[in-house]
Formats: sequence, C-alpha cells, structure tokens
Amino acid sequence: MKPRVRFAPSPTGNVHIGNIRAAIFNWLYARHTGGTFLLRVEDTDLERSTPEAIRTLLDCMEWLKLDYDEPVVYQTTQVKKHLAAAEKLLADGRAYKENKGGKGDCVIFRMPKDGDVAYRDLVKGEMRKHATDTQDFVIVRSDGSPVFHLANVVDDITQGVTHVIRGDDHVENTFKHIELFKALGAEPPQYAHLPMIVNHMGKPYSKRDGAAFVGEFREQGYLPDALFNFLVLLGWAPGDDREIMSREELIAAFTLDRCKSSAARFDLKKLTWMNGEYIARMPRAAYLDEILPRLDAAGLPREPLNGMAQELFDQIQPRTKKFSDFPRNCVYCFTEAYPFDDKAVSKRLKGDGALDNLLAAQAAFEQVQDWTIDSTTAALHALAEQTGKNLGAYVHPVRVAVSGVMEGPGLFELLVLLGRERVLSRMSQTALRLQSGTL
RNA sequence: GCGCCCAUCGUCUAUCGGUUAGGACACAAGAUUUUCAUUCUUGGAAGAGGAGUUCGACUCUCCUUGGGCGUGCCA
Repeated sequence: MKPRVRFAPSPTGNVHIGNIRAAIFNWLYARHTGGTFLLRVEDTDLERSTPEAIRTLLDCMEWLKLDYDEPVVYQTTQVKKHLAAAEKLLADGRAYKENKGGKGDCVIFRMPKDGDVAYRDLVKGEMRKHATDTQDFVIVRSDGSPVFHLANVVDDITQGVTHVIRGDDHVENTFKHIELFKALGAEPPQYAHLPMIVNHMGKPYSKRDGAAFVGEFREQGYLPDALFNFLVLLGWAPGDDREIMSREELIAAFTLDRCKSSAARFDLKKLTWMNGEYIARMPRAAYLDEILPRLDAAGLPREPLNGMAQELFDQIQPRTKKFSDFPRNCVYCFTEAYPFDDKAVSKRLKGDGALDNLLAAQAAFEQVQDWTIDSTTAALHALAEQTGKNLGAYVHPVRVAVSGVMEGPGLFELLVLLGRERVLSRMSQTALRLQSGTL
C-alpha cells in the first residue's frame, strides 16, 4: 500500500519554518515513496483562521512548490464526524462525561489503566509509556466543540493517513492518539517525529525572535529552492557530503531513517550562503525577473546608465547573496545620485594623500581615449610605477569616487561598465566635494 | 514534582565497535603583483562528565549534568 501523508497546519496568518519543515518532510516522503501528499487545514480556531490566513498558507505552499495530490480538506467541514466518533466512544464506554468546574459536560477519553502504550517511531525508535503515566483527556469541550486530539485522529482515519510525520512536540500526544485510533477500531498510522528547529540561541522560537516565518524569507529575497534545501538539511543529511541538492536529488535520497532526533539551530548565515549559491546558478532570465521589479520599486530605470546590462549582471549576479541586497549593491550603475558609504569615504578618500592620488589617477585616465579594461589597467599601472606607489593607492580612491562603496566588480570592469565620460566626471565631482568639505 | 525525548568543531552534520573523527557554514591567514560579495590554498576548531561491557567505544548499558517536550476543556 502506498503511503498517504499529510500536512495539517492551523492557519494563523503566518507560516512558521518549523511547520513548513514538517510539510517539506511529508512532501519528500510522499514523493520518494510514490505516495500521496495531502493538505488538511485545521481551521477550527475561527478567530485566527481567517480567509487571509488560509490564503497566506496556500501561497506559502505554492511558493515552496509543495504540491498536494488531493483537494484541500478543511477541518471545520468534518465536525460531524468528530462528534459521531465521540458518541461512539461514549457508547462503547471508552469515554465518559463529566462536569468539571461547572462549565457543563465535556467528553473525556479513557486511557488504559494498566499495561504499556508503545509504538515504534520511525525516527526515534521504540517509544513506551506505562499506562499509569498516562491520563484521561478531554475530547469534546463543554461547548460541544471537538478538541484537537479527536479531530486530528478522526480526520487521519477518514483520509486514510498511513504515516504521521510531525514535530517532536507531539510525541506525548502520540500515546493518546494511538489509543484513540484503537478505540475507534482503526489501525494507528506509523509515526515519525522530527526534531525541533530552535533559534540561533538554541532556544525554542518565541514571538520575539522574528525571521521565523516563511513570508519574511520571501520578502527578504530568499529563493524558495534555497530555503527548501536549507530546511531539509536541518535534521536530515544524505549521508554523503552533498549539501546543495536539487529537488530530484533530495527526493531520491530522502528517507526517514536518516532523520536525526536532536534539535537543530537555525543558522541564517548558512542559509544566506546557500541562497547566494542558488542565485549564482540561476538562469539570467529568472534573475532578471527578480531584479527588475526591485529596480522599479527603488524608482530606478531598468537599464543601467551606460547600457551594458549583460556585462553588469555578469558581475553582480554571482555577488548577490539575497535579493534584498539589490539594487543597493549597484545603485551607482543606475543613477548619478548614488550614496557614499561613510566608512568607505573616511577610509579611502580622506586618508593621507587620497585626494592627490585621485586627482593623479584622473589625469592619467584623461589620457586614455580607447576606454577598455586593458587600457585603463595599463594607465593606472603606469602611474603607480611612475610614482612608486602601490596600485592600491589609486585603485581604492577611484573605486569609492565612482561607486561610493568599497565592494563590487573588479575596478577596471567597473570603469568600463560606467564608461569613460561618466568615470571622469564622477572623479572630478568627488574631488570637488572633498576639496569643499561637502563629503 | 512526575513522565518522555535529546547530547560530535561556534553552527548544520558524517560516522551504524577499530578513522590522523570527514564535509559544509562561519571565523583567521595567504594567493589571485586592485576591492570582495567571486575563485583557490592553508589554519584553528568537536565526541558534556563518570562508571560499566569489550581485545578495542563517539558508537552499546547505567548514572550524573545540561537542554527540550508534555502534564484533563491550546493546537
């Protein structure tokens, strides 16, 4: 029998990375085994499960390309089944009513009073609990609404779920759920409990941590494939040294028995590195799809000042770690009103002799008519040789003068990208501002 | 308090009794007679502690310590 797995989030308006990681593992398991991946929206909290919250959830699934194989099931449509199950348990004597705290009758499920409750967790191994360490629990509230445990189990039964892959925080519930399955005359599914993802401090995520929601990564310019790849590697590894892996490779390699059972910290720096790798490998057209709207949003033209878009992006694309770096990392190619980085100015333009060096470089460049990488390189080298200074004495002030920053493409590539006239005018503008103290 | 789970470099991880404990991120140094966000090289960096089993333990068992989860009307 082919596995049937599900992702069963309750929509709250944000999708947490721990949650989506569970979705990813379910999805990978289904795709690896040729099984079925289901999406069940546990929308019984009417306060939070707004249409927008559900929209956010579905968007998120789509963004990460987590496609599901059957129509979405909304838990609110299943309430009758939940209550019918409760009636059956009541009739079978597996549940009883009680009026606790005068709130009216609620339905309580009877846990076994002797023996063990045990199961074999696909990632954690043998799990066992003495019946005496378990307690009866509420399955229908006094207001008549089914509690999570009941709804969850009944839905899994009706959807024919064979494997429950979810977060570690559910291990305790599993003992309850297994008994519920059995009491309802159903075979309990296989369970696989994934380790938690914790914040950079190694602590559980709290509201204050931020940057823990999928939407935030999307906004910051992380690619879905990179986030997907990164998240898979939290609590799972292929066993060889591969890290950057395509969907196909991940699907082929993914097995539950290679999941770890200890919590993993979320390392943003590694995600950012991985994102940069993905960006560098993107087809140019896809890169432009990300980049152009950001130019629009920044009020910049889509075409660089001096044309040569191709050459510019050849330089910029491999240096983009996340799209929110753009266009900040190359504004100077799109507007004359490029900002000067304070540190760059003080370090490269206000140092000893920096202004003189800048002027000397300008004079040298003015002699260059055929403006190429080779000719500008030769000109600056000749100047350095003539004055006996390090090439860097000229390179650094020139770079900051024409771009405002200390990083970017190789200087001579940059000069050609900007064009002769623009370079010369920026150099003299910058020199003037330095002389007049307005920089 | 009680129950369950977890424990390898700073971080993510490999190792399924015998390895100089490997890789990646990050960091540091160097190279690319110019930047670094590219590329390359090099470096530092780990089995929480204690018993036991064994010829031999990161690996198996137990204890301690530390952390996490749960503990009748959240999911």
